[in-house]
Amino acid sequence: MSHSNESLLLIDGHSLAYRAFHALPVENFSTSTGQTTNAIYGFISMLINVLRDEEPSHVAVAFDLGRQTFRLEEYPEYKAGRAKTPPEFHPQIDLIKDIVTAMGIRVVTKEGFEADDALATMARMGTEAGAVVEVMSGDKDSFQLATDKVTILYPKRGVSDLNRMTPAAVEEKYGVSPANYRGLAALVGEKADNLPGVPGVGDKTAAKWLTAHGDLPGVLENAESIGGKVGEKLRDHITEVERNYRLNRLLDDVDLGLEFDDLAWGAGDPTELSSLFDQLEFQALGKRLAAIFPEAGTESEPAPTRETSIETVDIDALLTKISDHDVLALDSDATFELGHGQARTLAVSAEPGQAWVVDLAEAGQKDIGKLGSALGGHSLILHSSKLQIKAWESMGLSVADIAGDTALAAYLLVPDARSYELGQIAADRAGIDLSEPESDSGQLALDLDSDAAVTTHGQRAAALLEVHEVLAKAVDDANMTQVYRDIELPLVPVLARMESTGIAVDEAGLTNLIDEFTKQAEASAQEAYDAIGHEVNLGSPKQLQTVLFDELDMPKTKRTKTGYTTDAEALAELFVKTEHPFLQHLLAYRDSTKLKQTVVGLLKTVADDGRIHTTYQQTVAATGRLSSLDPNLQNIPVRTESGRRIRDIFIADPEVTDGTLLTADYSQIEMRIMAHLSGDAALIQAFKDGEDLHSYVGSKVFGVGIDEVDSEMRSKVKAMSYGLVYGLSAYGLSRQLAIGVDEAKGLMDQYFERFGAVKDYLDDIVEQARANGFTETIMGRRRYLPALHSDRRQLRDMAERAALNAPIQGSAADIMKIAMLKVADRLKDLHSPMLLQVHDEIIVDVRPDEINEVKAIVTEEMGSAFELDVPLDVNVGTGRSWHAAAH
DNA sequence: CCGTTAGCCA
DNA sequence: ACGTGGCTAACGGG
Ligand SMILES: Nc1ccn([C@H]2C[C@H](O)[C@@H](COP(=O)(O)OP(=O)(O)OP(=O)(O)O)O2)c(=O)n1
Ligand SMILES: [Mg+2]
Ligand SMILES: [Mn+2]
Repeated sequence: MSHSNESLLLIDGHSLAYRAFHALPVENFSTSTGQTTNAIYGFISMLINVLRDEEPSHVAVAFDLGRQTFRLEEYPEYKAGRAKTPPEFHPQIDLIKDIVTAMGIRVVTKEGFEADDALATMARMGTEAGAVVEVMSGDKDSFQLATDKVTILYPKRGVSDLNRMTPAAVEEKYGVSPANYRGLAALVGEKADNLPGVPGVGDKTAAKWLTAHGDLPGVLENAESIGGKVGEKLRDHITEVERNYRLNRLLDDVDLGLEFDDLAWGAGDPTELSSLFDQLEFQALGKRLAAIFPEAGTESEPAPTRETSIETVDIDALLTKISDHDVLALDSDATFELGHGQARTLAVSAEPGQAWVVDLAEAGQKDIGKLGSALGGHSLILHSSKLQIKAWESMGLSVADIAGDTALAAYLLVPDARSYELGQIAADRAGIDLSEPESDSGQLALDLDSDAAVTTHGQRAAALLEVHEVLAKAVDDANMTQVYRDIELPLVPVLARMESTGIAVDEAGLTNLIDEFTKQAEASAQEAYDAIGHEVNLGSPKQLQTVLFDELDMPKTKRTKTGYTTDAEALAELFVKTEHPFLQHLLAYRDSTKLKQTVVGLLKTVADDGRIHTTYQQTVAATGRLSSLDPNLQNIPVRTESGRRIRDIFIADPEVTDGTLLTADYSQIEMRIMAHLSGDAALIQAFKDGEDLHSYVGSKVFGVGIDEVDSEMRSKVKAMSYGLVYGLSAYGLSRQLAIGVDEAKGLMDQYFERFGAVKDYLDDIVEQARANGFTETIMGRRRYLPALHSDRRQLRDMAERAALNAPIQGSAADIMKIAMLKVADRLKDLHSPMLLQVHDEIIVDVRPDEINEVKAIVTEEMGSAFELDVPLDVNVGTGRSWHAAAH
């Protein structure tokens, strides 16, 4: 095999990216999501230029891997004393590797060696294969590699101009041959590597000695004969020089596990490359690249609106048509309210731009059943799949598995977006226009109009495959495929089942509570009126301000946008100052009306099966938590006695004799995650010893024994602890605990002193987030925080606090979701359905004969959902009601 | 109808 | 301006 016309370009990725990083201002290079791109831009720009100019047949980019090199082992101070690499740098290296790979260029790394050693090895391989070799490196040590076959391309300043260092050029610049360059560097020393040489010896002197004595060993042998002060210095520093000489030799025999032919410049992955450039918002660079790399388009052009083929068919025909397709996209006019779902127009697409539509309302149950079985053999792509499958289930169409959900995928990519409507996603991500056609009357066509429904859902289904492909690719690029496929998608049917099951309530109990709370509210209102001598709308903060600050002349409270606050905290403070009875009655009125409103709200949502069916939102909370609405069952009162009476009306299925509710709540969940992520030794040990941190901190704060911390105190301390780790200020703490700012400051200092690594970890999260543009949970779920780079202080501070919280709250959400999947799986063949999730708690309706088994399942599966450096502990209780179970 | 205020939960 | 993440209800200006 002959390689006579071949040329090999070898690049030191690390040193050049590092130069680019310092040459280009960070502030000018960041994307809208906050990803810093200066090193990427500078490096890729330089790479494109050199590829254009040199037109190599073979290319490789080498990166350092790991810190431990043989050099560091010999000399622990190697490269010590360097300014710490800014956190914005390393994440860019990973992206550079991705781009380089997508350009068809081999990325080479080798554990324990520096990029330079890999370059030296490949240069030797290239020479032996008969190729012309060029080595681009920002490290002068590479000069030793120059031969008549190997040229070093050394960037002058910044990253734009390259010096071509041939043997002659090295000779001219340093007065020594490339072979002697090592000796020269050893004598002079290399500050960047923390390798001091002989003091007072520069390039000139070193070159003179090397020329006189042939090479460095020659110089050292003849050290005695060198006169003057410098000669003396040389003799004093022989050990250092010898060490430098050993360390600056580049190894050309590293086992890289590749051959010369593996370095051939390949076709790469133009689609991936475009997507990376889009992601990094490199436009001009994309065009420059296109000149030498024609396949890589610069923009993902919106697809031209093409005709969609929509065909109305009956179920039999549909079954025939879908039979030879694996993947199907479906959409329908699904609705679900108060425990009842409906879907009439169902569209099925097997190829982009095409859909068949069936009318489920006209189909017989038998056909629908056949369709359900048939769909079980396909991978199904949906949008907002939970709503869809619930509605279909109501129509007798059962779907057990979801292979893709465009809303969920879009959520993972941008978890704090305002909405994930298919029309918006399709337009943004795939350039597909799904805007509704207007009817004659000029109004948007309604789904009732069945022709319009056919078109609408036909088009949506026809777009789904394409939209999903783009989203799934982006999810994969962000390393979130596991979160997507192993957590979010399988969770959909689990949540759907929980919602459809609902939780039983004691309706009579609810009505009684309303009566009671209404009477209390009326009494308090009357007393409040009596205290000021007239009636006023106690629910109107505006009218209250008139009473408090104009009529009663009370001191002004904290400002709000529209006036002065009348919140409970402010009213309590005013009461301390004025002791005016109106305030007490107003506070009591607020309490009673709030409780009453809560119960009224719940009663309104009781379905005709006597149960409440909440809806879990899987794409709302930016951290990865679920939320619950219509009604929200994640904020049922618990902190006051009256509140717990509301919890008491959530009961086990009354149709099951002696049924029991079981609640399982993770113990101190986010504190455990904090211990794990921060690695704080004291915190980890505390959890391993089974300590209760909230009680421990409570005992310190209230100055009592751990066992004397009652549940009310513990609950206060819980709020304080989480407040502190998530960015509560001394001022905020002083208000929360109604103490002085100084006292609050003292508590804060004590807290963070006790858990030292926590503070460091929190600082680190923010720094990492600033560099990466996002935070990450233990499962790799991301939250992008571009506001970390905002020049508006308030926005920036808010983003910093969100960055503190997101990895921890989000990791807790990951763990709970995994636990739910495992619990649901093991409850599958039992008769004890999971009903609710309250962030770190699940509620199960247990059939009496299954109680021990369910307890064991929940404890095991929640406890083993994810292995942290601390144990996961779960508090489990049972009882006739939610309240009783939690006791 | 929507922004604001208040208050409930994790 | 000074824990984060949610949802609901009432008020009142438009
Ligand atoms: N004021 C609060 C209360 C809770 N949480 C978060 C952190 C908690 O870990 C999680 C679950 O709330 P819990 O009330 O269950 O609190 P813990 O799990 O920490 O404590 P416990 O052992 O009482 O369950 O919600 C929070 O951020 N701020
Ligand atoms: Mg809890
Ligand atoms: Mn808990």
